[in-house]
Amino acid sequence: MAALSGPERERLLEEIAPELLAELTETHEHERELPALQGAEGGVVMRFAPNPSGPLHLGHARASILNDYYVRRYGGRYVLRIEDTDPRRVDTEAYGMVLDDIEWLGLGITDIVYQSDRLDIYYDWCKKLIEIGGAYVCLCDAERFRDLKLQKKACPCRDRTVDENLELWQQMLDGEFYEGDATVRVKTDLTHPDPAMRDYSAMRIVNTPIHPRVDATVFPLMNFSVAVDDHLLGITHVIRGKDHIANTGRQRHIFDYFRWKSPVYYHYGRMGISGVVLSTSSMREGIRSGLYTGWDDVHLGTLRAIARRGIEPEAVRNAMVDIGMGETDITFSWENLYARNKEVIDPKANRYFFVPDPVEVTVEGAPVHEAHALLHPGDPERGIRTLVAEGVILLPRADIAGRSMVRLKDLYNVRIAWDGDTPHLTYAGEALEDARREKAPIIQWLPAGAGIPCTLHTQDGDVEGFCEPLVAGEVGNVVQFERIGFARIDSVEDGRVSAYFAHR
RNA sequence: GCUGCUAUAGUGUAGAGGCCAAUCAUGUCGGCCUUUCACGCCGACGACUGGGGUUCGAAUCCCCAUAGCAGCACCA
Repeated sequence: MAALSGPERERLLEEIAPELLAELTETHEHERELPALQGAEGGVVMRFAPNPSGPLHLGHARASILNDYYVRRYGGRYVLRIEDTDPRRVDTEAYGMVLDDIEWLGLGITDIVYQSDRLDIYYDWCKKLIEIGGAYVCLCDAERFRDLKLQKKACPCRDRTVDENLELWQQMLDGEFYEGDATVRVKTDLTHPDPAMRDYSAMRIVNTPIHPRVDATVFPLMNFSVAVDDHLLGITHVIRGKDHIANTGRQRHIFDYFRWKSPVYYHYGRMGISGVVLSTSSMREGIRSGLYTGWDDVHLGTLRAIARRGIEPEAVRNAMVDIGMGETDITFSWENLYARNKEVIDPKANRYFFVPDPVEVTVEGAPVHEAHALLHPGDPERGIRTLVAEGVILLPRADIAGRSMVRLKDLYNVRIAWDGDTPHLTYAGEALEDARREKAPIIQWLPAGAGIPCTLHTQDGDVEGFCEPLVAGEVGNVVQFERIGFARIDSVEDGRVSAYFAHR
């Protein structure tokens, strides 16, 4: 079979199985089906709950896309809940960045809530929890409590009456305590084998810094606000990382105290991402020190950084759905993401020549020749680029090194004689067959003077060269630099193109 | 240390006792197509962590070991 040519194969296939031939011409969409969600048939309410401390990165993409996938599949609502209950971890500019990133990802968000708008709701439920004996105000310092907890011992505060607790709670709200002096704890099982589960905090005081959106000093901790919100917002299913397993256990206590029906939880495994910086604090520090150009620096794992590199949201989505929500720890594969991106980008990207590290040469005996190359080999209707070769051309240094003959794509063949490091080129005819016969590589080129300067930014550094003038009209698009790879044209300034390398 | 989760090819993934000498994708290699080392097509390579047990039969169930990960905050 492999010995047959393409047309021969098609003819053969038509004889034995015509229906397969039709199938062949369809593009293969590998839509992966994720496992069904328990009890989701009637629709779901799910949520994506980022902390506004910086822009979204690939880790957020997994959580948000998996949830989005199921909302699309079953129908329902998708709540964006901004979890800004820790003034220390709130960055004013991040509110906007998170929204931008979500839009870029194309999430089907139906509702947006800010937890900082809901403090009174948490206060209210906290009071109720105290009233039913499910929580108490603890005046111990954190370290003392920790020691007691590890010994499965109650702290003295645990025995206070409901009225005493209510009074102390009111004092917390009235600002009569300072940071660290008082906290509201949920009464759980002190003998629980997992120390993480014992009498955790629900409310605490933060005096500084002041919250950018709300004037308050008492804030809920996530296990309280998340439980209250998940119930109030009617969340049916929660998909999140395994780092939240213990939190799920803690949140169940709240659901049990109030006799609420808890959502169905799924916890996917840890996803290691190598090659980029992900930690918000080191990104911020790097930007401050000038190590990175900004939140979209190509060395970062933010969505805006990979977007700048020409990765499309659809590719990110497909890559994340491929990964799914398995509980196994995995290492994120850039290779697989690039493959997904290529599926999206290849049909769209126009082809152009980019000559990196150019060497200018004169081709002896060459006629003036106008080259016509397709903008896209798979879509001739898109048109052509025209390049006029008048004898002096630019060639990629690395591609002619050591060669005695090359073919300039869509132009003609040249022979190369080497005088030390200096190449002397002579015209060697137009016949493609000659180049084939001599196994001469077909390389990209540019007429000297016609190309425009271009910097190709890669994660390993910048590559200087020249590209076709038409590239200047592709700002914001991903193009393919033939034989080099895909790149997103970022900007054109003073006639100089700035492009970011995506992948081969 | 305590508590818990996980363990299929280089990477990701399917597989919920016989249909599995294990799926799909990606990758690598070879070939075809092609005036790109792109796309497309054909083919090859490549895995059930180890050991016990249950069973007529186990990648699938149980136990032990090993490894990885998570949590044990008045962060999310």
